[in-house]
Amino acid sequence: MVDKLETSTDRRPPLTKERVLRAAVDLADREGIDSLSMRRLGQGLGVDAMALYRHVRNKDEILDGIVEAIVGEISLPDSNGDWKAALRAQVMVARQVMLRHPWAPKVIEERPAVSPTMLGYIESVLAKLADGGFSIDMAHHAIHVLGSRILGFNQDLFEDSADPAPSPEAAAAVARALAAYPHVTELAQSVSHDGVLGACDDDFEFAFGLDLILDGLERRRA
Amino acid sequence: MVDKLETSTDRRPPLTKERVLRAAVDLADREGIDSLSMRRLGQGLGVDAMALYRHVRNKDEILDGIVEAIVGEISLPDSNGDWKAALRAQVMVARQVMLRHPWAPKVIEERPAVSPTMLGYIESVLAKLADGGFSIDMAHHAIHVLGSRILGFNQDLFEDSADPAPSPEAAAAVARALAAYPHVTELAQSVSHDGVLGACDDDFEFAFGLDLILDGLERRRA
DNA sequence: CGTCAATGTCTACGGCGTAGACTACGCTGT
DNA sequence: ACAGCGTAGTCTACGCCGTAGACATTGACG
Repeated sequence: MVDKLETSTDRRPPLTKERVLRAAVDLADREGIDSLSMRRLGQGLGVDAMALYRHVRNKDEILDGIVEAIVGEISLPDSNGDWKAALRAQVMVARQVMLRHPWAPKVIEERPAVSPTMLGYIESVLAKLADGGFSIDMAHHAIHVLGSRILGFNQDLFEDSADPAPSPEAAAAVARALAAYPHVTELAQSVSHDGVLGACDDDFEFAFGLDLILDGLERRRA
Repeated sequence: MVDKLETSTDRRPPLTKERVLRAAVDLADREGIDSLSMRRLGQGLGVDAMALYRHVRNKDEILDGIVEAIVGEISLPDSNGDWKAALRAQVMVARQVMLRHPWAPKVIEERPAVSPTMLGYIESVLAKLADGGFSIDMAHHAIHVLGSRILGFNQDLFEDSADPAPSPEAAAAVARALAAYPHVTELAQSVSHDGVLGACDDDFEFAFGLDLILDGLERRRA
């Protein structure tokens, strides 16, 4: 019977908050944030859903925890002299992390908890701005202007959607609807011309926007 | 018995998609978007939850519908000559609408449906950019850079939270935690000095960011 | 060996979106 | 006038969700 107990219980390590959070991040990465329920998460750990509550106060603590975890993934390279290049590089590092965890923006937005790790990240950004000679007030404004871009994502108004195969009739309907909006039509055509149909280069757009903002900040630094 | 029927049934108009959507907007305005459930909504209309499904395919259609409704609230003033002033004014009009419906950003972000009304709004923005001499490509970039700011909201990384009365111990804990982050500390102190403690002037920050971006776009127009 | 704290299980509650059957009503064609 | 039908609303039920609370198991320590 000892054997039986070992196979059924001792086989898995005894479940920590860390293990729970790691499993939560994995689950969200693999199946999307909406699949992250207490029951599914427990199941993935070979455990009853309620067992999780021994290690975590409630689901919100899990959400805060996984945000904390991935913000912690952002490495903080020590900056060279150029504040703008340093800040740009920092944001790009963050962006790589966020691209690995597509659910992060949504969770971060709806759970604006300031964790130590997040404070550390903000600190590194503010340090770079201070390095560049920005006053506190200007740095404050910079944080606002950059918004969530500081963490490597901008909330585009339209997702790239990636409709795999829009039916001909749907396309026709869209075309008919677009007739009333000449500029929108022109833009849509222009976008579909270069690159894959309907998709725009997110990396380019992100960098474009980031540089525009950084330039604007530099100009207002005075 | 005819009287009885009248009082129980005929007293309320017969429920339209429009009435449903109007009630949904009201409910979300009054009690928050999380309170907008089919049961609560039906209740507010004096009707069973399932009755709503006669007028609406599913809840997503309600969400799309209320977004459509409030985007429709944004008036499109005809622009004078100055593209920048016109675009700025347009965005500010949108902002007023969004401030009336604080739930809108969240819903818009998670349901990126392009409704006719939304197309109309984008069209008006693109028209102003075209007026200003922007090429299609630059206008495209502009849409991306502005992101949701085009509709009058920027997603700030930290909500103003408005903790009504932070306990002394909590404040002390925060202060202790902040010790490791000098720049963050300095910024926090600077912010709490002017204006109410911990709150920053959202209107100012929004305008600051918008103008910065518009200036940057103008400079890159060439 | 007995006790205790820790860890996981089980059951249950109220809420959610919604499928599907049923009811009550007014309109229409004969 | 009356049968038939479409339309609007109700009712019940299903499978999810987060989580409260009682219970079972276990390993450590006196």
